[in-house]
Amino acid sequence: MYQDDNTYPHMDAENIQVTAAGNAGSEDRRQEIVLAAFGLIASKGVEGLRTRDVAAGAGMNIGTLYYYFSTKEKLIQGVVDYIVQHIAVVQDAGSEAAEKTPVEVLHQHLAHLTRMLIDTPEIFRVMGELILRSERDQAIYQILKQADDDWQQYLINVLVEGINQRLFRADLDPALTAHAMMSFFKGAMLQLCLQTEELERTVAQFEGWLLDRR
Amino acid sequence: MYQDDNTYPHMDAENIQVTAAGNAGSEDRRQEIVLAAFGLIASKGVEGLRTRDVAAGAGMNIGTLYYYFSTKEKLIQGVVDYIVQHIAVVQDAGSEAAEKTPVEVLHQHLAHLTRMLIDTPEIFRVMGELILRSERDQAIYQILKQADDDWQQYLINVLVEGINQRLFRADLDPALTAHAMMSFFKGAMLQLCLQTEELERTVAQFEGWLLDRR
Amino acid sequence: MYQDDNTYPHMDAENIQVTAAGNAGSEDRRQEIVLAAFGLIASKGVEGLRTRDVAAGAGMNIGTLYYYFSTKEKLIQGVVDYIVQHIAVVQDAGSEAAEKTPVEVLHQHLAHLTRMLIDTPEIFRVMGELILRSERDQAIYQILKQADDDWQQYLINVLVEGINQRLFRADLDPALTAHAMMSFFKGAMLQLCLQTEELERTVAQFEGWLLDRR
Amino acid sequence: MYQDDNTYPHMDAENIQVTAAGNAGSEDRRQEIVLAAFGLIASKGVEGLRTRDVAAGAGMNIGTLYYYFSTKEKLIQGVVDYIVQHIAVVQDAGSEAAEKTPVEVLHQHLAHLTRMLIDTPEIFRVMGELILRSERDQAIYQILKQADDDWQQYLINVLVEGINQRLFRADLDPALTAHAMMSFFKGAMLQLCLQTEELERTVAQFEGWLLDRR
DNA sequence: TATGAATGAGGATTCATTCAT
DNA sequence: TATGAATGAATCCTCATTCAT
Repeated sequence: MYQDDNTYPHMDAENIQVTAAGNAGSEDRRQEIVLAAFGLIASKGVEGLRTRDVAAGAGMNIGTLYYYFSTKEKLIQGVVDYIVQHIAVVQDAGSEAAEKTPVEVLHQHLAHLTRMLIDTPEIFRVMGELILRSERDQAIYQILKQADDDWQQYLINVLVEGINQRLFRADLDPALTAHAMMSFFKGAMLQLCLQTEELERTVAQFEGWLLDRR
Repeated sequence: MYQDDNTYPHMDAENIQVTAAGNAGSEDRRQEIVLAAFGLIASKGVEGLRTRDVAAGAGMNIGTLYYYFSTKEKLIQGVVDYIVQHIAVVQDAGSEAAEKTPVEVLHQHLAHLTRMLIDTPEIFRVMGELILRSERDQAIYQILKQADDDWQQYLINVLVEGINQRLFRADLDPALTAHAMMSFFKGAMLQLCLQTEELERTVAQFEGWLLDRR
Repeated sequence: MYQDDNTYPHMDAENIQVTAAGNAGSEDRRQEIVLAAFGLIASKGVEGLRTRDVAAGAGMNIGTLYYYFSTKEKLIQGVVDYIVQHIAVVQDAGSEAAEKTPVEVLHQHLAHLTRMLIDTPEIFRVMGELILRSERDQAIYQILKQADDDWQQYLINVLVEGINQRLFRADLDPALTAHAMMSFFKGAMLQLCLQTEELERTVAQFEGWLLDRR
Repeated sequence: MYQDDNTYPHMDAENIQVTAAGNAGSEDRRQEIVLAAFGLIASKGVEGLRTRDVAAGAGMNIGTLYYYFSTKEKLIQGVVDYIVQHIAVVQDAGSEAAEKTPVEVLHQHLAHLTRMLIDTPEIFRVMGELILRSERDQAIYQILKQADDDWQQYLINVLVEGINQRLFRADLDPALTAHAMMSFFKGAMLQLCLQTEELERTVAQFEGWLLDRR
């Protein structure tokens, strides 16, 4: 019996124990494979991804890999899932501290993204590869679209809250601003040579524009 | 004998007209090939690019294609060249009208890019593919980096001029702002679903932030 | 994973029997391929060797061939190995009978070579192809040089022994004589039309020159 | 009108002028091509011979090459012709000095070959390539066979003369000895590492065996 | 004679995927 | 679950040769 087809979707924290009993090892194995695939995409692009290399990277036989992912396509989707969840962590982290002002929340969010962009650019590079690929792969598109919508909604919420609290400019269009920020970050990963300081200051200037200055 | 290297030694500046007659066909042929390749990359990605398809698309034999581009790599570089020149036209066009104010020049530039993004998104999609690829291909990187530097310089010049004329805010950092705009546009092409109006309004809001409002 | 390199790490001296069971088939498969390649070289030359034909000759898929020999080059080296070992058998056979006189040993050796030259000229023809190729292929050169050195040493040993026993002429230079014999046999395979009797008598006359006649 | 098909065979000294008027340049052109081809075979083998490279080496267009040699095959035959004539010079040179003893004539002949083997091993290497190829190419076989027969006859004549003059051993079989010498030299070119001195001394020892020592 | 563009069959190699064990 | 041998379609590229000019 094969194991892909996304039959192991996002396990909620509550029922991990239940399934863990029978499939913890199995799920680990999948993780190893996905991680190996991720690393290869980061260094060689989706174009240079070879199932054999993935298997080797995960320390297993090619046949075994196909036991876990019946198709290369499915494997790539696995990577997409992995990345989406990895970046989605942001929002969760932000929601913990509810007592912060929207300005602080947004700043922290942008700072976090900036840090990732600098510290682990692979994630964004792989993300870029996958976004491009999503144009020709419905399954990937679905996942990314959902993540994108979630992100946008998160930004809009913060912005609206900030505007209501008169912290952000009153004439700010939340949707468009969210849109601008998302584009900016997606574009930042396509920047040919990314310099830490430049990026941070650009973001800072950007944040400045948003503030209500009267 | 072969025709890659992107160099046409026979064409000295002085006798372009003379030899152009003889090489015009040759150059046309290369163009046809590049266009066919461009179209295929747009629809299937660099990953899905097949030399045979390119040859077929250009209505020629596979051997003939290799007569013009000795390598798939070289062909892709040809596409990069094509795109870069295609987008670079913008600056030239802008420089014609010297009597416009920097605000108008910038607006026109951004409007032009916006239009392209909406009308011919393929160009940007292919651009995205190639930027990603440039990470692993020095030759492509060189070309794109040059184009990028040129673009940035152009933006900085316009911004500095505008600041000096007190049209843009005095606290604007030209380099960072140029950087922000470039990232924004690169990111816009990675936007999963791009809506015309949304894009235009986002750009407009962006332009608004730059103005000196006293 | 792949099987070239001519190394079989799993086969330690101690557990050859054990693993041999598992790898015997694998080794057989390689043999089949090498034999098919040998046959093709014999009839069409290295120049006319096509991996597809080899695969077909070995009754397997082209992909399978590449599973065993990751490169045409490696395959050719496999053929070199095969031939070298095949001819090297001579010396071993000779060492069995220690009670023979050097004259007899040498005679038997030369007779053996003569027989092979007549009965299985393909081996020598292929050998010739490979020697010529060794000029441009280090890997092949290494193998052939080793075999050549071994052969020369063997001849020298026999000659020295024979001289000491006063069976061969005292003024014989062992190294040069070995050299002469080796060149003669290599040249014999390049002879345009080789006649059995002529060859045998030439060898006989040659042997006569070596004897101590007082 | 094409020019191959061996329609320009060995022009005798006498009628060179006649044909030279109309075709000297043409013949030169063919020579250049053949020389270029020879050089390429020497360095890359017949296997590595590419008509394009030959044309480039001869400083001409590929189309032009095909004007002179309508086929790669024909071109190779041209090289065979060239080599055969080049080595055949030996005999002519020997026939000039008729007053020498057969021993001296043979010595000179062998010395000449030895020198060539050392000074211009390419010639022999190419010869080897071509001999091997002759197995599968009737046209080449014909040419080489003729040259070989001529060479053998020359050697036999010298040997017979020497035996009659009691300079060579009476029990020498001229045909077999000629055979031995020819094989030796052909084999010498297949020697993996040829050392000048070793070769000369081997030949000297060989010559010694032939002498009548009473 | 000379040029160089065009042809297309063919060749080495790759790689996702399957299957028997 | 795990292994590794097997498959074969697909891919990039080569090269002898032709042909219009």
